[in-house]
Parts: sequence; structure tokens; C-alpha cells
Amino acid sequence: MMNAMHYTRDNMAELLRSHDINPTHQRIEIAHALFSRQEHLSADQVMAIVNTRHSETSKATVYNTLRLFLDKGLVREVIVDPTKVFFDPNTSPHHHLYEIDTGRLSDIDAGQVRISGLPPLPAGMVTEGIDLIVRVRRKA
Amino acid sequence: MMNAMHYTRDNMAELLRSHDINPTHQRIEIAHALFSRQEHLSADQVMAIVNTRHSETSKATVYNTLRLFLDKGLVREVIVDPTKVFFDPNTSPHHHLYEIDTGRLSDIDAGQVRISGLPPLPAGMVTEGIDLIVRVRRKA
DNA sequence: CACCAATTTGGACTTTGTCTAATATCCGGA
DNA sequence: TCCGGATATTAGACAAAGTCCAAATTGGTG
Ligand SMILES: [Mn+2]
Ligand SMILES: [Mn+2]
Ligand SMILES: [Zn+2]
Ligand SMILES: [Zn+2]
Repeated sequence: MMNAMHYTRDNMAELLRSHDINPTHQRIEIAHALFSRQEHLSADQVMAIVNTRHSETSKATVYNTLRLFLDKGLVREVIVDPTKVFFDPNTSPHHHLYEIDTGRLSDIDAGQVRISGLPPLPAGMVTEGIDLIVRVRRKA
Repeated sequence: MMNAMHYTRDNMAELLRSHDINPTHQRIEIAHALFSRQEHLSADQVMAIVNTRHSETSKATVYNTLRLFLDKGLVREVIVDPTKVFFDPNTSPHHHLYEIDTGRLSDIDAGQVRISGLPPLPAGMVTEGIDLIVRVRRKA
């Protein structure tokens, strides 16, 4: 669960190992981009961040790595903008607030929120997750 | 709200007019595709349906028209699949059930569902909508 | 019919994401 | 240290969804 402190690259390596991911140079940089910011980032943004340093990580590797992180449960995917997927370093259950005009995406703690009265699932189905998105707009 | 009966093309023209949309041939066909099926359709699917007849409607027109319908509040957009947007002829408040493996998308009536405990909105913001998506998968 | 505004259209273009075959890196054993 | 195989990275071609624009069509009015 990573109990805070600084998001050093060493700690990123540690985090990756603890999720059964071989900590390569590129993977560490990508994890660092996400976790040090604690923000929702698109693949494009991740690539831009990682390549401002020097490391030169390819597009293929960025996409491969983000998918690997997803599979290993290190990050979460947020689908809220039809033009791109966001990757979320916060994997604890929470919801999202999406500002339509600006594209800003922020977390809503799941603590207080209660969702009740959902109908039973179709037989043979299991819930993979419940996404709650509050879409807001600046008042006219 | 369109109180049922048959979704004839004449009724579609009526519906469009009532939403302040000039009922052209192409627009009627697109509305008919959505409303006669009462399903969530992607732009691609709409185009395929409309063009199985004869009318030959261009891609540009399909996209233009769907956006027009959105603006006029005739249909709703559902963002649930990162690869395409779905258009929903059901504009009454409701939620969605998404079957991850198959891509099937179905409605959850908002009647029973209650969402409580959402934090107050940031100042100067108004809620445009609340999307609740239950993602399910076939049990392993 | 002639005119004008609204609508439609083909096709070029952009963006996001995928795929593949070649290369590079890493690691354990001889 | 050198080798061999597995793992990881890469460039760039490709695909799919969506946007844009200038040209052509349509449809009503005078
Ligand atoms: Mn898109
Ligand atoms: Mn896409
Ligand atoms: Zn989040
Ligand atoms: Zn729906």
C-alpha cells in the first residue's frame, strides 16, 4: 500500500517488486511520474514527463508498461473523457469529479458515499468495479 | 418523452421538430435507428444501420447529426468504453451496467438507486450529470 | 426559374492506441 | 569471462475513431 514518505526511485523499485513487477529503468521512471504526482495522467502525459528527463522511453514501452501496471493492480484506469484514458495511482476505492470545461479530474473519497438499491446482477456475473463520475461545469 | 407506440419515420420527424431540429431525410433515418431499437449505439453502428437501407449517409453527417442530437437533448452520451462513445436514446435519469467481456451495455433504472454522502461541489460549479457504471464480468 | 441559407459530402487529416519484427539487456551456468 | 535464452525495449507501420473543410446538393421563397 506504500505508506507515504518520499517517492524516490528506490522506493519505486521496491513498490514494483512488491507487485511482482521487474523494476527496469523505464518502469521505475513511469511509476515515478504517476506516484510522485498523485495525479490522473494520460499515456501521452506520462510519455512527455518521462522524456523530459533524458531516459527516452518509447511510446510502445509507455503503453506496455501502463497496461502491465493495470494488470498487476498497481494503477487504475479511469474512463471519463472520450478522447483518452487516464491512469490513476490511487487504487483505493474512490470516485471522481470531472470538470467538463477544463478536463480536470479529481478524487472523491468513497468514505462517506453510499450507493444503495442497485438491482441484483445477472446470473453468473461478478462486479469488477463501480464507477461513479460526477460531471460538473462552471456555472453560467 | 415520446409516449411509445410505433417509431415510424413520421413520428421521428415529429420528435425532431419538437426538439427544434429540422427533420431532414438523414436525420430522420438516424433518429429512427436509435429510437426504434432503444439501444446504445456507437457512431459506427448507426452508420452501418442507416446505410443498410439505401440512403447512403456520410460519416460526416452521422457525426454531425449525433452531436446535434446531443446538443438538443434528444440523446445522451455514454462513456464507458475507451474505444468508442455510445449514444443513448433514453434521456431519463438512469445508470448503466457494462459487461466487460462482451461490451454489452444495459440500463439500470434510477428509480431504486440512491446515492448519498457526496461532498459539496467546488464553488461556482453545477452538476451536469452523475454517471454510475457497474462493470461486471462473467464469473471465472 | 433564381436565389440564398441550410445541409450533406468526400476525403484529407489528427489522435490515440496496437502490433510486429528487430534489437538490446539481463542473468545464470560452464 | 563467455554463452544462451528469456525478458524488455524500440521504431515505425498500421488501425480505428473522430474532426475539419471546401465544394456540391437541397429546399424553400419570391
Ligand atoms: Mn477518439
Ligand atoms: Mn482509441
Ligand atoms: Zn482517482
Ligand atoms: Zn442508457
